[in-house]
Amino acid sequence: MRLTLTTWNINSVRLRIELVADFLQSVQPDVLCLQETKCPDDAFPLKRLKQLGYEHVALNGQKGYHGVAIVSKLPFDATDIRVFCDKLDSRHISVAFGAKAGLAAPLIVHDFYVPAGGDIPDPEANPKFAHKLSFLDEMKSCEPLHPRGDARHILVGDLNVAPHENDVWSHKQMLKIVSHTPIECEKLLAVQSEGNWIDVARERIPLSEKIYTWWSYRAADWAASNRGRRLDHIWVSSALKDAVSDYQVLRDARGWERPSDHVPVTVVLDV
DNA sequence: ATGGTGGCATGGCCA
Repeated sequence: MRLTLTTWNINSVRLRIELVADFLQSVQPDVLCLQETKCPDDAFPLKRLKQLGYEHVALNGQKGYHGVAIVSKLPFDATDIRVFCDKLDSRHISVAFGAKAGLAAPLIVHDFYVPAGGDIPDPEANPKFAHKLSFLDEMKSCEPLHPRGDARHILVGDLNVAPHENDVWSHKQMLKIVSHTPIECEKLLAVQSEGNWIDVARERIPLSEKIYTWWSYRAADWAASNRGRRLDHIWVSSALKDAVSDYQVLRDARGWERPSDHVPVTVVLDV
């Protein structure tokens, strides 16, 4: 079975529900993982998604900030929410696909919204940066994020770190900018290696090539200046390494009317 | 070096 999965930081799902609808109609992913929904669960635009054939939705939202959701054509066998750093922020949700989705073996999808970390890259001076670093440390020690053997797991989301030199427009100019400081890059890569995760983007596109998934709203002309960062990630467990058949960053979406500052990132797998 | 834009608890946060 061919499974198409997209991750997208939507920056308000209610404001951009028609962008989501257009995307779903054109790309038709089986599963869409959203971040920054900024929407309480009882206000989530379920009806519009059901009209489009996405009848299964797992929600972890809150008013105004953060919020993650998994929207799916396929039913879930189970859903779970984890709390990090003892904060009630809505930053994680996971679902398990299995028999109900017609799969012989389970497939777990984790959807994350890692804290952005504020502006000052010093955990002493900036509690938001301290929170980000602690969050990454907890992800590293989180047992459910350590798929072993033939376990089939996918971890996606806005991880708010661009870990490699060509994940940002200028490595040198970004070294003291939160999202590309050495400490957080090391911590994100430690999460990755602790769980034996495979970074799908860098499995397919060499480290020498630039990849971005986010462009600031503050640029006068985002496309001309092209000062992007790769903040949105798709990782798969080693059992799924050879299952990946495609990976796409939909850069065009940054140029849509009233866009999110992040674009959809899509993977296709044989499951 | 600074400030630039966008969203929502619409006014001060957060990104």
